[in-house]
Amino acid sequence: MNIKTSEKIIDIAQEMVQTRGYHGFSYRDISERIGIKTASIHYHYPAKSDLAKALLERGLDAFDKDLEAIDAEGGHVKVRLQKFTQIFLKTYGDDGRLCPFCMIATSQNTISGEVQAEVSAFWMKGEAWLENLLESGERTGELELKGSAQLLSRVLLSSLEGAMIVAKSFDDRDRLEASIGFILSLIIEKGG
Amino acid sequence: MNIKTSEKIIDIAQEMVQTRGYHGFSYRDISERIGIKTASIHYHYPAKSDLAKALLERGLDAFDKDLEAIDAEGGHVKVRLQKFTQIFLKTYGDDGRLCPFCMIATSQNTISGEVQAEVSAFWMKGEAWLENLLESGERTGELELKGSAQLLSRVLLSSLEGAMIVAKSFDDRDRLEASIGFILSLIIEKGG
DNA sequence: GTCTATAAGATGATAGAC
DNA sequence: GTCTATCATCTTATAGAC
Repeated sequence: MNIKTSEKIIDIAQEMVQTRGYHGFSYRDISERIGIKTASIHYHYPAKSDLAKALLERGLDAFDKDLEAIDAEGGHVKVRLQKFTQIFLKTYGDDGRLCPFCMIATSQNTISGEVQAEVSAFWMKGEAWLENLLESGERTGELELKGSAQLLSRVLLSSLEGAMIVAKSFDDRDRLEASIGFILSLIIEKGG
Repeated sequence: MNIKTSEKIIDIAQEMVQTRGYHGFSYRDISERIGIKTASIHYHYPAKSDLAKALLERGLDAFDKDLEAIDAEGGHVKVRLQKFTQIFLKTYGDDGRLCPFCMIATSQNTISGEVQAEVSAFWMKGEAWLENLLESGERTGELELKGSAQLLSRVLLSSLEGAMIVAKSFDDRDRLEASIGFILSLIIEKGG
């Protein structure tokens, strides 16, 4: 069974958001990659902002599912934390794709409030999930936090985003992996 | 005495790179803000990539001078570290300006190697300066590092970039200040 | 759902007058 | 150095046929 055109469009658009930024690609770029005309893309997503919103909504759903999967698997808090960071490594992939939410965030001043809301929702979801994990880790004694769970969560999430950007500048996935490992070591005090 | 037009152009362009991204503004936007025609801008910067390069070169010079000033002032390593982070707070300003190098970095796949080189130079300069500071801090006993100076430097610099982006999403300078303070606390183990 | 045709406006850029 | 004029191309978007 074939992938729906509307999904194919989002696939390409997402890749382009991740590698070129919101203003770094056009409907024409997508049409050439996918083999249909720009008018057909407008049928699925009338405005570019609709496309951006759809792409971020799908990304947020995927993020939710990734987090739920980690929760479902259980295991030590340390392991769950590491699995969280692996989401970002997976996003980066082999070709240096940055986080779509981070990319759109850098274009904040040029996008609609509706799209901005998707970006904020991503940060809030990630921070809340981390905060909850960190607090439970401290309660069970698996973790000894070096500061408030809230600050730790915020800094962890944003650090991952920053690490991805710099790693990409050097086209160096190893650097990203090393940075992530080190960020984790700064946060995880006590072994499980 | 008046500011040279070529500088005025860079001023506006830099602000727009910081708030809208490399592809988020045009020569027309600059011309309207500055009160000259686009052709005049092309006289000073024939191609947009020339403008980007000039703007980043100027930014790198300013960064160098900021670092030299910190070195010249001397003082405890902890204080110098804090002054380093204040450079990024200053960049963020009152209106949520992101780091121009970080902004261009997110457009890596769409820009020339010459411009990419300016971005890499910025990371390398910042990381090298931090690494040197951290190592000297450890030697003098002012600091007790939680890991290699290199990893610490890389993570510190990229964390600042990430923190700026997320803070901007929430239009929250206080969040940025709190994050930076916390990042420093994670790195600084022992008081001076 | 996809196409052709088309539109209005933006964009990066150049030639040549002043 | 700045202007007018002009350019080819790109960009987002719509109308209507198939």
